[in-house]
Amino acid sequence: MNLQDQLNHNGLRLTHPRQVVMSVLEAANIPLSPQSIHQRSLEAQEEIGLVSVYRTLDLLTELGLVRRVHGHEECQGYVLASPGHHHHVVCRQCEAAVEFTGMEDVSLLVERIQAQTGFTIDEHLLQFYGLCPACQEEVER
Amino acid sequence: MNLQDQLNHNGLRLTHPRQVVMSVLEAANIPLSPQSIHQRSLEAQEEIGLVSVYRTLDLLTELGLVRRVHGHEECQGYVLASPGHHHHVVCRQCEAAVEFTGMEDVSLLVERIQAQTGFTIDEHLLQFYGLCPACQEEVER
DNA sequence: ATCCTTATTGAAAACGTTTTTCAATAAGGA
DNA sequence: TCCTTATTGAAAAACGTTTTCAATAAGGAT
Ligand SMILES: [Mn+2]
Ligand SMILES: [Mn+2]
Ligand SMILES: [Zn+2]
Ligand SMILES: [Zn+2]
Repeated sequence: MNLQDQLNHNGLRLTHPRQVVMSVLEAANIPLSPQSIHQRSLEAQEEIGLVSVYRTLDLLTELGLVRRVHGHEECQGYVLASPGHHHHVVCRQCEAAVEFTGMEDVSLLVERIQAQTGFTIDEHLLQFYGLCPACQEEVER
Repeated sequence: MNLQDQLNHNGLRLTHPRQVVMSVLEAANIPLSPQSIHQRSLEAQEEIGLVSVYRTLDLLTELGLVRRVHGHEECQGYVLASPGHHHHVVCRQCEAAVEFTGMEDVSLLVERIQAQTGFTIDEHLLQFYGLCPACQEEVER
């Protein structure tokens, strides 16, 4: 099921702004703010409104096609998300954001925290920061 | 070494706004935004400027006395932080934020992601969301 | 206790981001 | 091709944060 169908199925429409936002995110491999998505769309000669970027990001996030990435300061970075449970490693030099799969994940840690605190935990926020392979080489030189 | 000394030691001063922000954070057990810290200080008859709240939060964060908590929407929640490596479990009903210690933590996970992605990881963002013991009981009823 | 230096404050204005509003547009089913 | 209505985008409003700068007060020195 493609985006077209996924939208129409819910009474939604595949519009130009939505296509543009998707393609900007597909072209980038780093988290982009609403502003920079808008800027990149203009640079690509695709004139869409900033308001539509905001609305589209909300929608795509709702649909699980896009995920928000929290930087240290900036918390408005959006990246394309593959379906399923994922997290991101973000390069603190080039900002490259790479997904990694959950697997056994933090489940052991969750068990321990639940026992220690009495909380029931049903969700988590997990991100790693460091240097991507390319930026490591740069530093070595 | 108390706050007074810790500040003076760096040529900084223990001022009224700084004391108020600290005491508001000490009184609350939930993450507070700059705005709500300001509001609570006014309610406590302690008239300080909103600008000072912002500046004080930056300073206290710098000193490691305060930590930022990322909610799903709101990413400007500040809580008092004990020294050392900690994370938070946040109740999604009453917003209570409880610290837990790192311990072996996510080190195994980090190892795996480093191997998988080639990144070198030196930092992480980790938070859990769920229900605190008190709010669990409420739900049961 | 008083003085002096200067770190800090807070009101106001500037600023950047996000949301709301609403008439005009275009997506897509009929 | 037509019709309904989901969606757009310009403009304005709302919002949160930062900058500016003269007035203030913290705290070391005398
Ligand atoms: Mn996970
Ligand atoms: Mn940790
Ligand atoms: Zn990199
Ligand atoms: Zn609770």
